[in-house]
Amino acid sequence: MKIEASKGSVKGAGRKASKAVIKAAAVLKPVPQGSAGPVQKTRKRMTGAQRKLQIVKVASNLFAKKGFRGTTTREIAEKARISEAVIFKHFAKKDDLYRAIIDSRCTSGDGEPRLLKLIEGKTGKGLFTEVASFLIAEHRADPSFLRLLMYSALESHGLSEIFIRTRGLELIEALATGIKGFIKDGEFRKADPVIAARAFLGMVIHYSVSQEVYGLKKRFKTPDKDIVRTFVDIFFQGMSRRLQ
Amino acid sequence: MKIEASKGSVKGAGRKASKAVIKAAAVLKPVPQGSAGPVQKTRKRMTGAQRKLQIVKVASNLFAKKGFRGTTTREIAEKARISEAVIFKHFAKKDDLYRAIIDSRCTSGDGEPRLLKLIEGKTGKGLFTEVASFLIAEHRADPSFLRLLMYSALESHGLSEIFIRTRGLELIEALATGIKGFIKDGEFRKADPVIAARAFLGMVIHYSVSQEVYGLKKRFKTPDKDIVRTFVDIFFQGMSRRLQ
DNA sequence: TATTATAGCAAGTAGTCACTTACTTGTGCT
DNA sequence: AGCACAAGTAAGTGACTACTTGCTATAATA
Repeated sequence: MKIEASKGSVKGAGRKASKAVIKAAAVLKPVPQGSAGPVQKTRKRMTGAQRKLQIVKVASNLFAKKGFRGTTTREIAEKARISEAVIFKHFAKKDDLYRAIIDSRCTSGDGEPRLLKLIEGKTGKGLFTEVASFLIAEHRADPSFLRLLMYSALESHGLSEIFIRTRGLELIEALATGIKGFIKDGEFRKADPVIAARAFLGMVIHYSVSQEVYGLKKRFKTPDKDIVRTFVDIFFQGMSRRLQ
Repeated sequence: MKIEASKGSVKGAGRKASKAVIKAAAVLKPVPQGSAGPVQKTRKRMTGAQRKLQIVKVASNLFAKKGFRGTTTREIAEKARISEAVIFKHFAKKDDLYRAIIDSRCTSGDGEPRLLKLIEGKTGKGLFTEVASFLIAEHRADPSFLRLLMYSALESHGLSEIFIRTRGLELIEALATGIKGFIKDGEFRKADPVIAARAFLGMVIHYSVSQEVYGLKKRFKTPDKDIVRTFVDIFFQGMSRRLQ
């Protein structure tokens, strides 16, 4: 509560007051912390690395919600409970912060890399079930990744390419390799494995996007399990060899 | 060419010059059009309705490219070769302009309404081929619709809901109705028609988004016809009844 | 305890944004 | 011609933005 109040006053006076008033205030209160009451006593000081990580995390959420252009450094600072200057101590430009976020999202252990390992040994329907379940569950648990990806593609800072390459193409290729194997084994009929992979991933990812970003989860509440089963059944039978 | 030059000078001097300079210039050239040479002679005056339409069109393209927040009224004015004030004569707020764009995109004859008529009489694979071809061709010819849709969902002005309802849900339902018929006829096996419809549309729409927005058209150049055939084959066989 | 490096902040700056005001210009009508 | 009104604009305005500057507070080390 007290923090809210202090934040409010800073917000209200700090940016709007005239120069004269500000100068006066600065002269009048050179020692504002030792006078009276337990006002903002518990200042938590972080190490540089900790703070940097926290800023990336906070900014990541905001960028996912409102996009790069829609998020202000002011807002990031407020959510992180620091001044804007601290942000610029760690990231010279707002753009650098964005770059750091994309990097961390692409290289972090959670996500497709983990998925790729998960599907390595799988065979038959299990492989596709695994992929679909994983993607849908992950996108549901944290839609911010999807949103960041979409924003970065639309706003085209050139960074979306990294995103696409590390999180999109690799997945397509991995799945295509799997499908190619199925075709060789005679389980699947002949077809372009990459197009087939894109078909399957399209079902799954567009479903996630529709649910989480376009807001269709308000209207459609079918359990994930049923969704996944239907998608996998369609794809698996659709690629099957056992008719013409 | 002459227009470019005049625009450049206006752009350069209008906003950056000091007050004194501007005042002086204004006093010095009260009659800038009748003196010498064919300089900016062809001022095209439009009627209110024409201008309004033009603004919507110009703004629509810009919003699609850079989003609502990423597009400035200044930019719109420049591309439309008018002053910003004219925009605000027609649309009290930037938001109203956005609303007008969404409205025009939702109610305009081109798009899903036309598609719904197109598929009305179709049967069998032809229906799905028609839907997929239409969507992919349209999104390729004008990706701005896709981008507007994505931006509006992400930026959440609340307007995306109209978009989704008129351009998304109607299509799902129409296709689901078709699928339900196929199931009744015994051509398709039993399955939730809405999930099946979403599976098929997911393949197609995610493909378009990947190609046009995520930039995959630089890497994958398979002809649309092959893509459509593969998608339709997978879906049609996948839903077929003729095995278990 | 004194030193020093670093975490942190208040206050500011130049530039940009959506939107306004007060004015000019062109055009159709009588 | 001359009136009246619509189309159009130059030049602002306050609010807000990314980014800076010059300073203070804190904590580990010596």
